[in-house]
Amino acid sequence: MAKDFPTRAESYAQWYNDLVIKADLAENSAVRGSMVIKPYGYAIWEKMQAALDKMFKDTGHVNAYFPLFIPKSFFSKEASHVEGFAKECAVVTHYRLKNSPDGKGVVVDEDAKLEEELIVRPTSETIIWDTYKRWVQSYRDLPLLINQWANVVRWEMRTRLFLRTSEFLWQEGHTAHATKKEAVAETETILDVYSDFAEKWMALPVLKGTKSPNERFAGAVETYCIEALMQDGKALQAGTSHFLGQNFAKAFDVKFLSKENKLEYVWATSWGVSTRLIGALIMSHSDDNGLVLPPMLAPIQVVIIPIYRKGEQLEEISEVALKVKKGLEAKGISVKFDDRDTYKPGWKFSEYEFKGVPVRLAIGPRDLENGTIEVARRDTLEKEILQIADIENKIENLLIQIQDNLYKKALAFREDNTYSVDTWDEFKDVIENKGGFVLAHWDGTSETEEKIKEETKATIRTIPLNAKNEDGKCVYSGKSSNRRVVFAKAY
RNA sequence: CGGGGUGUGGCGCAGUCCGGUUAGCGUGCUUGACUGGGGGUCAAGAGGUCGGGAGUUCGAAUCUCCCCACUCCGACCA
Repeated sequence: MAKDFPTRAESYAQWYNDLVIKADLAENSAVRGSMVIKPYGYAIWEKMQAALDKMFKDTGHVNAYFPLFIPKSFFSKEASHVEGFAKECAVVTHYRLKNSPDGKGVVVDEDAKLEEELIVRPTSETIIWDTYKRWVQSYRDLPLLINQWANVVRWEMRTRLFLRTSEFLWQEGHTAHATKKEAVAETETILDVYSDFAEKWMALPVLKGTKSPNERFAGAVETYCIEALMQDGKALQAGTSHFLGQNFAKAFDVKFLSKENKLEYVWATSWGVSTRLIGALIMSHSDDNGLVLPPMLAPIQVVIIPIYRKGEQLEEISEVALKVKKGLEAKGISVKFDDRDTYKPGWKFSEYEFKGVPVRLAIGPRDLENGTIEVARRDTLEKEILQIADIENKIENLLIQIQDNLYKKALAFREDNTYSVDTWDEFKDVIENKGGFVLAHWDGTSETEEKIKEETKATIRTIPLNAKNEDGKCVYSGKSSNRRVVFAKAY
């Protein structure tokens, strides 16, 4: 058990925060709401990036980079878009500092005021569509399937490490198509990429669906999302894919001549996932002993710790350890042999356990005598002594088992915490006392959704794509409904 | 923006109400010895503009006034 570390039951919020800091993933910076992502946390992000980037490229996308700054006037071109983001924009008004007249530090040079203010991008639709206008004239120029890896800034009132920071890292895809059908198909393709990534790599089961109009992205015609359930019973939006219709094409005047020689507006999509995924990863698998990482995203998959008393012992152990390391690396497994003499074995055990390394191997004098190795898995905390022969294959299989086990555990948790309710009393009871996903009928109106939010803080997380048609009555208004939607309190 | 709270060695805190020797404690750090199969023990050390400014006083971390920063709860959000 880790020292000075709260359990999830004591305080989930504090558990999360302490975990991020003590596992050395990130810390708050000098700027309110902005975090420093530390090497270990960034290594997780790099693994996510690599996997996603390959998936995007395999589905025909290419990367590009657009500017950080966006002229203020661009924002007002799409009415609902500006409304959605105006309240959280960082604005650049000047381009120069000068020495303070009182000799203390520097001040903004009022003579260096910009003609037009620049917005630090909260998302890049506007600057990208302003660019696409020049790139698209003919149906032959379409589709444009472009992604960018970037940072964005949203001046949030309340921030939490990884889950909501003023600046965050993400990828944003922006595509342009000749037909509505093709754009909708693109939106759905990406939704599948996101859910595959969440389930296969993050071991995180997600619901796929659409958002209600209230929760829709500012400027979108339809927002698709993947929605996950965290261990405290709250929902987390893990990724979104938007069908933008012709809204941005019209706002930025992006037209093309079709095969039929007709001038038409382009159809658009945009989609993104962010460093918030790291928050989702932490909250779905970790326990009261610290971080638990799925092997496929763990920067270190296997750590080897030598146990020894004297220098010569370490040499003998190292010989065996390095052989195991090499064998594992030949299978593409990332291994760290921690032979630092400056820390004790017990200290190292705790350290790697807290940092969520999936498998720990220990080799000591006893093992040398017996031809064994101690294998400990992080997900179940089980330890066993195995013969060292063929250890590489055993570990390879173990990593697959751990990945699988984490997914199954998370899925079982979600199933145990998904409730189907038919009355308002039941609804309130579950939301307030149990948490989790609540499947309930809804009359389809924004008014009802808002009333429910006011009274319970629960919102519609998604209208699942696979929902069965089922006649029923809205849990709040009693009006008729033909399928259930997913309610929950959300991050 | 509304309402609380906190600023004291790297980190976490006590001391402040009721002013008074050399500002403590835990942890971390350095050195050494013993240790080593789950965060070891002992010893010796280093490390402080008590958030900033002004005032009251023989004397201020402590009292008064002003300022600053951070943080928590609410509205907003990937």
